[in-house]
Amino acid sequence: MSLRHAILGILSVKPMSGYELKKVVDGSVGHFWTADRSQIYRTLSALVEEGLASRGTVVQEGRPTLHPHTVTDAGLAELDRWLASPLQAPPTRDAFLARLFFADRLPPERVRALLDARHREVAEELAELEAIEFPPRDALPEGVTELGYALREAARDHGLAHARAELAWIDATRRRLERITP
Amino acid sequence: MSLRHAILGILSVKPMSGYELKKVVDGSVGHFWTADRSQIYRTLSALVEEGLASRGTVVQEGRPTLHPHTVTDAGLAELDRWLASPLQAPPTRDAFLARLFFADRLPPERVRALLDARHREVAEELAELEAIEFPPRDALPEGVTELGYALREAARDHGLAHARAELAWIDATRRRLERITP
DNA sequence: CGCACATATGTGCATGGTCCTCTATATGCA
DNA sequence: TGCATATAGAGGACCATGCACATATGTGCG
Repeated sequence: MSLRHAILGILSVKPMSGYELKKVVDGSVGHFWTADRSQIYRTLSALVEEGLASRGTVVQEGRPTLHPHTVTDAGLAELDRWLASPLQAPPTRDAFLARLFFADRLPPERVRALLDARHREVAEELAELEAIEFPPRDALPEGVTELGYALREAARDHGLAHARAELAWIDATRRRLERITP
Repeated sequence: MSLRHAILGILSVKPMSGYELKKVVDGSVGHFWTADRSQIYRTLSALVEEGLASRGTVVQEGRPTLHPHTVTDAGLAELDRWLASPLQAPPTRDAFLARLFFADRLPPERVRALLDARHREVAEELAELEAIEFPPRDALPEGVTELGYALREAARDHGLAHARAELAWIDATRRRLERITP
């Protein structure tokens, strides 16, 4: 859906090949977005076809040819249009909650096991987020504005806040279950 | 992905037609799951073909024929298998965060507008969740166990907790932005 | 020497999903 | 009278995604 725009956003910072894009997506924005390799290549092709990006060629010795992609002016315009467009929130889908909702078919200890597994997962996620180091504010990497820096911090904090809320909810739910099936 | 299982779960409580299912999905589990009408019908057909549900026929006067679907024993087995299976969390995708991450291209007041819009949305969602009334614990509807009741409350609390965390994060982010672009 | 892994780009296929449209009838509203 | 909405189901087009696989080459390890 908006993988197009996520890619436009990343490319607007710096031209990249599909291969490099994949690594950036996995690393930098991995907390709130993912993309399959083949999907990235397909999306890049589509962007080029639509005139939103242009494809370069860098022949390398000893390794495969690189195809760095650059956002065109039309691409930047589309990116800005998207940034300003009304955000229609996609319907939330939580497979874990769906499971839990119907989990009264399971014996209570299995329900607790579901919560425990979830707790472990989220705790791991939280630890990863907490491990993210930001460079000191007074030494911003080139091309990064103060606003951009703040937004990237905010994105990480979003993950932190929700991970902590999730852990707290799991604890409360555990206590709730203990009360009815000790 | 697990619309199959969500439907099995709902049908396990009470046989239903596709039409009725759609309403239940939109209402009761609407906070964490959605489904397109045609997709529901297709999924029901698939379930019947796989022997996980059976299709009945109720001819009505003056309105279209009903096709209530009932979960078979195989369907219940599949449901239990799914409930107990390891939950591989699908990658999180948050279009709003993606937008915000690249929003340093926008003038600061537009960024604030994004946060404001989001705040309104989440506040509305929160109000809807808060409006949900549960029947008193001592008068459970038939077929609902105490565990089931607690899990449904927990599902709502999940929505509440995250909506509140989101609002708090938005406030913090607003303050963060005010500090750098007063 | 063989094997795994990294670099780099793709194709093909199946799945799951949304959106739009069609078919019928009944009720209610202006 | 006409229009919207509710009831009930279904087909077609299209899209994004994910998995498996293909292609070539280089490096490091045991």
